[in-house]
Amino acid sequence: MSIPVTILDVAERAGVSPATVSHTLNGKRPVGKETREKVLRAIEELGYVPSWNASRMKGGKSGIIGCLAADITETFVNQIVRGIEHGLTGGEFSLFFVSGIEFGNDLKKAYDFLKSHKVEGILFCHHLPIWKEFNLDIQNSTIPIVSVNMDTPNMISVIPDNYTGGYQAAEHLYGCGMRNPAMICGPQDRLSVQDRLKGFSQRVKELKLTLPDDKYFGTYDYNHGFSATERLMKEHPLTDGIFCANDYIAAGAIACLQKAGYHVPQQVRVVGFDNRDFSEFWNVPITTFELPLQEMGMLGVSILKQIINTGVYHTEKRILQSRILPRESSKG
Amino acid sequence: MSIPVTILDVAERAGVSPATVSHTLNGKRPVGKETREKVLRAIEELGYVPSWNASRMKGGKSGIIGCLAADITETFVNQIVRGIEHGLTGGEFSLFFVSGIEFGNDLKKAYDFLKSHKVEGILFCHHLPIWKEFNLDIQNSTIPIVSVNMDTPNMISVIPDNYTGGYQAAEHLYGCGMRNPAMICGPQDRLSVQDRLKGFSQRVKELKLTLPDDKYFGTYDYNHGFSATERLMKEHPLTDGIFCANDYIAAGAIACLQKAGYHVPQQVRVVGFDNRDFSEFWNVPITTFELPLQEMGMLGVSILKQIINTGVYHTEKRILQSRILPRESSKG
DNA sequence: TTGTAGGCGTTATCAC
DNA sequence: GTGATAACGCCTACAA
Repeated sequence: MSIPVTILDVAERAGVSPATVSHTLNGKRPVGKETREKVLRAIEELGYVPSWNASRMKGGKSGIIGCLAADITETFVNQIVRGIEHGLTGGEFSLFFVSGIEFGNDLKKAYDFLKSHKVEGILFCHHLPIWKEFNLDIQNSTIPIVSVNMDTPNMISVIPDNYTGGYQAAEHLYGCGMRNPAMICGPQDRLSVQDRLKGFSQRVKELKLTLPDDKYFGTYDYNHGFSATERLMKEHPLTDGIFCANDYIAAGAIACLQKAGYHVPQQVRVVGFDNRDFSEFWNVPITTFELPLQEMGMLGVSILKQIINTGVYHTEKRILQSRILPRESSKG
Repeated sequence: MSIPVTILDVAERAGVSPATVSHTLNGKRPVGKETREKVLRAIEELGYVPSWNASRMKGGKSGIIGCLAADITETFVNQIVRGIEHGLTGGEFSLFFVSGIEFGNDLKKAYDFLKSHKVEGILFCHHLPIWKEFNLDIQNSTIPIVSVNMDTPNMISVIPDNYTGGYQAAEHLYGCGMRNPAMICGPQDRLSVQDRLKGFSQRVKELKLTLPDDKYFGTYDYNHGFSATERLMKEHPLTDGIFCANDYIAAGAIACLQKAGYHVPQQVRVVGFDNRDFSEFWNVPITTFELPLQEMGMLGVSILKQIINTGVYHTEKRILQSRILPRESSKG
């Protein structure tokens, strides 16, 4: 498509040495005013841009942070990525984003790919424990890794407090008058679901209330919310407060309850999770929890930067609180 | 953090020459079985991964495609990006994803960044004509660029057919009994909005119906839909069919109409656009149009690949049809 | 089947 | 203030 312009071309055109061109660009030593102008003009005219590869051949630093993420169309992923991008502004590092999809979810391959690009750190952004498959590599990885969203053993993790979210949901629903609680969960293999359930159960127990044995596990969507609620209200007709593992489920639950003639929130209170874009405007606005996703991304970057710059690695968990957004679906 | 392992280290450990290591890895010449095993073992033990930078120093090919995108939390962006990722599977190319945010939306800077990484092609994924600022650079860019989603002059563009979407919306609403149409638009500066409006207006005109002069421009959200509808029904009480520029607006419109005592769709029909995740489950399921976002991403990649591999560049527009999803909000 | 040597574009070191 | 030169890690002729 075109012959790449090198520093030699610029040097020749400006009538100077390549070294001078280099120093004009990254100012590591003084350059005469007139020379500098000649060089800059030549660069402009030739459309020269230094080759990143060649630059990185010398020194170690690549100035790149890699991000290995699940499906980018998932809200939790793209929110975190956005936070990462924000954390990156300043130009010290740039982001090499890699989705599992590109590698057929072969994590090892994706990891090696990032390594081959000499990334100085990796942000791991997933919702499933797929790291297990290549656990060994991670443990003695020569590249610092921060796991955002998943609590990953032996790895620095930035995670949302799903447990406390569940706990607060119970507390809130109790305050709104709930005495016969129930929970409709999402996929059983998700840590987020398990933690929300644990927190909810704990507070329910403390309040001397009881929960149905069935936790109504299922997919994270509207249809599951609807059908699970149908079953729940048949099996436990006295239920007057439902904690749903996310807002899609909550939306389905509310629709089902209304169809069955229950008043929400007067007869049955509903709380969701994740604060989806529709939750605020649902026909009964949904009480929910907002996860600090962007903050998590930013924190992940800042931890990684610190490790890279200091060389000090210290396995730790950083837990960020979720925030309850009380709305009509649970009002006393 | 660690001394990088080079091909020399592997060669030494395996007791062979660096060339043999190289050829073991990319199989461009036969390697003895025993030698191969020694080499592979050494690689394994040392955790060696070839340096991408060094590999790409020789030949021109970097094997990287760059993607310059707007805010990744926007559905249209992340759907397209996902399509791109799918189009990339096969391993011929990998994706360097760069968000405008990282560069403070300085497109020129982002472009140079990609260029410095020797990307072989760029996918441009935006919704605003910000390319104008650096139009010149793009026109004689040495790197092939494909614009996905935006119809960009003098550039290969893969775009959704918003015009026909609007046209079909009018057709559909007419078939459902609409005789007094109206449209509630989104942001006036968006091409998508303008095209949807043009298509809708055209069909309305052909049907010998009339549209209010006011097109109710505003933000792409629920609140705008609600308040615009309030105003619309006051100014044009006979309105019996509303085409909303997207589903958020449609949701607000439906809520407003219901609150004001109108029956949807019996008295007023509503059609949205974009098929958001809630549209199917809204209390009146929303008739909408599904954009072929992932397909657009895949097509963008495939065009770019072709250009890169053949060297033949031919400015063209590829227009992909949107698909109507008839639901209750517009039923006759 | 394997080894040796030169070159890719840049920057750091040394000399002027 | 500026120029020559070696070195980075890999690939690929060419030689053996």
